[in-house]
Amino acid sequence: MATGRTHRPATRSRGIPEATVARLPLYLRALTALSERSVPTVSSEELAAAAGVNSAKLRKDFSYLGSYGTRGVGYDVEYLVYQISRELGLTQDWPVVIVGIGNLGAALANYGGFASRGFRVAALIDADPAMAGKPVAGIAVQHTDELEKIITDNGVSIGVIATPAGAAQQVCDRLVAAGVTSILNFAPTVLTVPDGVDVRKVDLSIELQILAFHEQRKAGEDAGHDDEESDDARAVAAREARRAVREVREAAAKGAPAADAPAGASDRKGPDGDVPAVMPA
Amino acid sequence: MATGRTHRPATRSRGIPEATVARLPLYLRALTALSERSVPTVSSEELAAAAGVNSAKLRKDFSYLGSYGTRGVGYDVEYLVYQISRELGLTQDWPVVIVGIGNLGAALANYGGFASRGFRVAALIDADPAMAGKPVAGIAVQHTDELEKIITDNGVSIGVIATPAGAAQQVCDRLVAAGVTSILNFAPTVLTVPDGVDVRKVDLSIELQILAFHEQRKAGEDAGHDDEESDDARAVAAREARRAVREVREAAAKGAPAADAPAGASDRKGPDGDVPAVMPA
DNA sequence: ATGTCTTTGTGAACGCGTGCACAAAGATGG
DNA sequence: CCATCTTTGTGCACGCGTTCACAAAGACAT
Ligand SMILES: NC(=O)c1ccc[n+]([C@@H]2O[C@H](COP(=O)([O-])OP(=O)(O)OC[C@H]3O[C@@H](n4cnc5c(N)ncnc54)[C@H](O)[C@@H]3O)[C@@H](O)[C@H]2O)c1
Ligand SMILES: NC(=O)c1ccc[n+]([C@@H]2O[C@H](COP(=O)([O-])OP(=O)(O)OC[C@H]3O[C@@H](n4cnc5c(N)ncnc54)[C@H](O)[C@@H]3O)[C@@H](O)[C@H]2O)c1
Repeated sequence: MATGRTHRPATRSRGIPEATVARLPLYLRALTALSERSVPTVSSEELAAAAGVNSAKLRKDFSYLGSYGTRGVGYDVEYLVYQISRELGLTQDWPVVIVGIGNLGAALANYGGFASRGFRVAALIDADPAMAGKPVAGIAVQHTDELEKIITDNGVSIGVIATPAGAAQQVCDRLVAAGVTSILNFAPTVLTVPDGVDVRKVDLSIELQILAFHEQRKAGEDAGHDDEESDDARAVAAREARRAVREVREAAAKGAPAADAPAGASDRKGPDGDVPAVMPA
Repeated sequence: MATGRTHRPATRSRGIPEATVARLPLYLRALTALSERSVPTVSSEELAAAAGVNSAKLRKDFSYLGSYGTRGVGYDVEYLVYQISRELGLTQDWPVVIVGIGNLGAALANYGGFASRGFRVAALIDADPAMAGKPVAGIAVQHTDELEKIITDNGVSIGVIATPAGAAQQVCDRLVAAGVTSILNFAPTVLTVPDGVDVRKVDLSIELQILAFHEQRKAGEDAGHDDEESDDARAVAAREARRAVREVREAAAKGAPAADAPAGASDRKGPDGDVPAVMPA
């Protein structure tokens, strides 16, 4: 290269921040819903509300796409759906294999949302000989012996691991050796993979533990240990949260069986992005 | 309040960064494994390797806990297990309800890792009258009508939503109104909750789409559109990734059925937390 | 055409998270 | 008791992500 200089504003270089990529599916979902209701255009404010994010963030995200809105009007829904789909690589078909067809693997296989976005379950693989041939979600389960052949024949590049933790690394190694370069791991293990292979993990246990941490803070500090009550931002925030929680609890106790929920406007607590689920962040 | 000023350095207030909290379960898992092998102490370097994180990061994380290691030796495994468990609130029992006992809900109910860490499935709830009374994972499914009573009677503060997307917000509202203040949502919807309620989401579809994005970049840019090939950091990183992927693919093609994986030392690609894999520097 | 009004696109500031690098702490051996 | 060696705890710098705030762009009315 070398030609490049900093004075190139890089108006449209192909550099999309990871945080933005993680939000694109969220926008896409909201846009798809609008599209189904035949809404022609949407403002950043509206769409941001639907996706549960800040509108400035959304606009900046779209600016990375080079996506063009129309000032004074908003974004064209159909156009955005297409742009985001293309950017995410959803205009092509992605064959996926699921390895480990137990409770979870079977549920995943049955999951409809799979096919809805260009992902196709190419094969279900399990090590249990008794499973071989048995149909799950309309697909016959194949034995692990066939793994390499399946990957190669179908050009599979995305694999889902739903085996017990003990088998995960071994399965991962075989998948990678066979040509898989993206793995979604449901087993509670840290997978080691070579460079160039992406791993994302979904760990129910971790999610619950994170919730428990916050739960403990909300409930615990309320009455618990009274020593060391320094005043710092965090403590203040915690106190505020406690108050909010107490309000919720009181409202709950008061009756109001279903929803008198102030779902309307005011306070939306961001189920948003940060530290999403999987990651961590 | 009010007394607080900015000039308070807040040396050791109870302020644990969210990113750290998200990693604690990871450390805990690695430590538990060590504990089962009766390993007495572990260095930050070893533990970091086991958890798939940077050792400096790990040490800093532990420093927030006020956790004390011993210089020249490392950390006491048992002590750390206890400290982290306590910090995460795992020393107490957390009753959890699962709402929506379909494919996924049933799999979650059957999941053993649930109980292993202080989480107890207090009830399974479904709106389908046909499900009522049917045992799943040894627990009789209860009808949604009982939701409020179940929450109240069992003091449930954590709820798992595994219903179809359309019902999620409504179920969420009822859970919150009944007193639940932490929700783990598997339905592909943005939930709106009042302040003080935590929501975490697990969305398979989003994970796959993120993988597809990187997959497209790896495979696509290789041959695809040749116009506009500017030189910027991102492009360089992508190119590097492509090379790595090609190597993997070639190795795969060459045979090597299982693992000749260089799992050894060198390149562990962070399955870690944030933005796991590609992470273009 | 011109003015007004809405909404985008982004410059800039800020805060958080990460990782380097090193001084201090303590164990261990002589 | 001192020297050496290991490993922690953290100060610091850097980069990413978020958010504010506003100028510019364009629609729309007059
Ligand atoms: N069930 C859940 O809700 C849930 C939630 C979170 C995480 N997980 C994790 O997901 C994984 C699967 O959970 P599950 O409840 O479905 O377990 P399961 O025991 O029901 O299913 C595991 C399946 O993997 C198969 N298997 C074992 N070794 C294999 C191998 N080497 N190659 C291919 N297949 C192999 C088994 O034959 C079995 O069918 C576990 O690691 C679990 O910790 C499950
Ligand atoms: N199955 C998966 O692997 C998977 C993966 C990712 C996300 N999801 C999501 O998880 C959710 C459940 O998926 P599934 O495959 O188990 O669907 P499912 O249709 O098999 O199960 C849904 C269950 O929820 C019950 N239900 C419906 N409305 C209810 C209400 N108002 N209150 C209580 N229960 C109610 C239904 O009776 C049914 O038993 C869906 O939103 C799906 O998009 C599933």
